[in-house]
Amino acid sequence: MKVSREQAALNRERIVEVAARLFREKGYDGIGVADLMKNAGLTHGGFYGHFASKEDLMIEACQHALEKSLEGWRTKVASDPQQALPAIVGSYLTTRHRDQPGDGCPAAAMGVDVARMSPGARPAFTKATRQQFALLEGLLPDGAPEERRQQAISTFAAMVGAMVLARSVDDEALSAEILDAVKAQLLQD
Amino acid sequence: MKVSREQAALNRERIVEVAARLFREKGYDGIGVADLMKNAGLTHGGFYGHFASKEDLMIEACQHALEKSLEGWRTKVASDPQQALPAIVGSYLTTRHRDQPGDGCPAAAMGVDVARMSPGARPAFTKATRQQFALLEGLLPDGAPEERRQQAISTFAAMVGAMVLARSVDDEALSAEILDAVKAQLLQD
DNA sequence: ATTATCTATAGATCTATAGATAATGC
DNA sequence: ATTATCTATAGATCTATAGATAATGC
Repeated sequence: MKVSREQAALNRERIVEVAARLFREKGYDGIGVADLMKNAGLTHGGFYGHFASKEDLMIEACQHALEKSLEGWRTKVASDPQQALPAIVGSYLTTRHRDQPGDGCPAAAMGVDVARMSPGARPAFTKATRQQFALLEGLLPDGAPEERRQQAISTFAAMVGAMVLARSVDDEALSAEILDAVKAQLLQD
Repeated sequence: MKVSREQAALNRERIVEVAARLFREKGYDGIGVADLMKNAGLTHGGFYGHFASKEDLMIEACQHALEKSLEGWRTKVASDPQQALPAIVGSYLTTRHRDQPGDGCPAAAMGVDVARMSPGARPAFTKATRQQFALLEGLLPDGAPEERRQQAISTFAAMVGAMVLARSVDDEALSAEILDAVKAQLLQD
């Protein structure tokens, strides 16, 4: 039954990855430890050898999801700084992103859960949010620093809000209109 | 033990009001039927005389919260149409609203829950979202109808996203900065 | 010998139901 | 007599733990 130390480390990583996906899809209270472990190909009793509690896993899952998300943005900046802003906004405000919350923006998928539950995961969100604002600020057209900071914050807020709204309505046309309208507004200049 | 028909109707209303508040505060999975009933001053066995299921209550609680929210906006429009937009945006993007999700915007507090769970509550969200867009559209300065529609959608999206982000970070200064930055951007013209 | 994982289960909590109770409303 | 509410509980599920198992790593 025992596996190598190396394999155990891989198992731990897999649990975090599975949790990062399923917490975004179903919410913190929407998926249990047993189901998470089953999705990672393990039994639920083994969970507590890797994590002290479900909430501990939530913290690691948030960190993992936030890092992956920022990594995606940084890849776009590195690939083509001039087109990074439309690339980030354009790929964010898609029906594909809307329909795959498990692989999408942590703020839109888990922000409300993090705000509600114990404070453990909030420092990671705080740090990542700061980094996202700073990254967007660097991509905005020249202007007064204060104005660019405001624009960066407003841009990300509009993206997150658009995704939350697009996911909460059950009319496909309205949902797509929300994504398209915010995309058009953010990329107009 | 029995109460009058009239009192029973009041009890039902109270359950919906309590649910509308606690679902926004704790999420659909964050509060149980027994606790909801205790908060309404009743025992949990009596719940199923009023509602077929917990999910049924969620639907009514959403409708109630959405109607109250729209009512607040309409009151501002009726009181002073010229200043309604800054009044709505200004009172939305406050630390007071951020710290009282139970009495605040249903989209920011429950939108993610509604998107995740069964489809019962989504029609109410769809209808209310349409009405909110239409109301905001009427308050925007003149311009091409398409442009005003886009602006109305973007305005609400930025409000909702700002609230989700402001609630998810645990740095008071950053949280307030998010609210203030989006407020300044939305009310600049 | 150590330890990663598994089986089994304790104890708590959740939704929903059954039957008793007692006040209303015919 | 009807019915709104209460008490009690069934059955499922959830987090967490205890002890067994068996492969790794000294």
